[in-house]
Amino acid sequence: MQSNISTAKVYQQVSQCTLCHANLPLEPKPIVQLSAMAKILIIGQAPGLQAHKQRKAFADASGKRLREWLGVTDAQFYQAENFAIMPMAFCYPGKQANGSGDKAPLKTCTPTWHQTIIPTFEHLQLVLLVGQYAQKYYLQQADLGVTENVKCGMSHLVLEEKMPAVELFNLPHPSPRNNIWLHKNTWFEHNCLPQLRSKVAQIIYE
DNA sequence: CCTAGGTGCAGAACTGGCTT
DNA sequence: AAGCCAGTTCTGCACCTAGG
Repeated sequence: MQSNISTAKVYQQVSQCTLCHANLPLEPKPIVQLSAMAKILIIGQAPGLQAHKQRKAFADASGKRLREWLGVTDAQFYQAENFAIMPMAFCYPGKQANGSGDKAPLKTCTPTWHQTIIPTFEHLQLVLLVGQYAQKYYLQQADLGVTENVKCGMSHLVLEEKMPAVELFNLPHPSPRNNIWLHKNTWFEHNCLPQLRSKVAQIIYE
């Protein structure tokens, strides 16, 4: 797959992005993990406060659980040749006014950057849509809500017109806040995670 | 041991634009 | 003005971990 712009160049541009400055509670600090060699793309939500502070995607309890779900170590997870991490919003959005969780991801990053970044991946095999915002955006009319999306198991997704379809896995967000959902939907851990782990292992050890 | 901090989902309520 | 629809915002819900 060829593109007009290299992943490294896009990464440099994204790192310097300040488009949402006025709408952010803290300074803009875009957090992504990109490599043209990436085999698995994680489209998450937005960095939490911990990720912002450490300038590292999923550097929090959510990340810990996500790595368990995937069956990978920290080292494997943070190797950009394995996993690209491109959330719906690249900067920490701040807390909701009522304090019950973080604000929804700002809607600037996705239209601004995603379609530039995606064609730079040359070896993409699997995409993980983590959480409702990524699923709403990428599944559009096929979006049935997180629970139903996740139940559908592995399917295929065309991320960009010129690219072949890649395998797709929908996941709920791994945040501890979501324990409510995980307790209600134990089939996810029993039925979906083994499939996911096996697929991930097949890709990163091949 | 106790407390504070961190964290998303689903569904309801609200808002704004469009049609009749 | 009323009704409809789509999109956005608000609210109620549990648990884990780190630090004091």
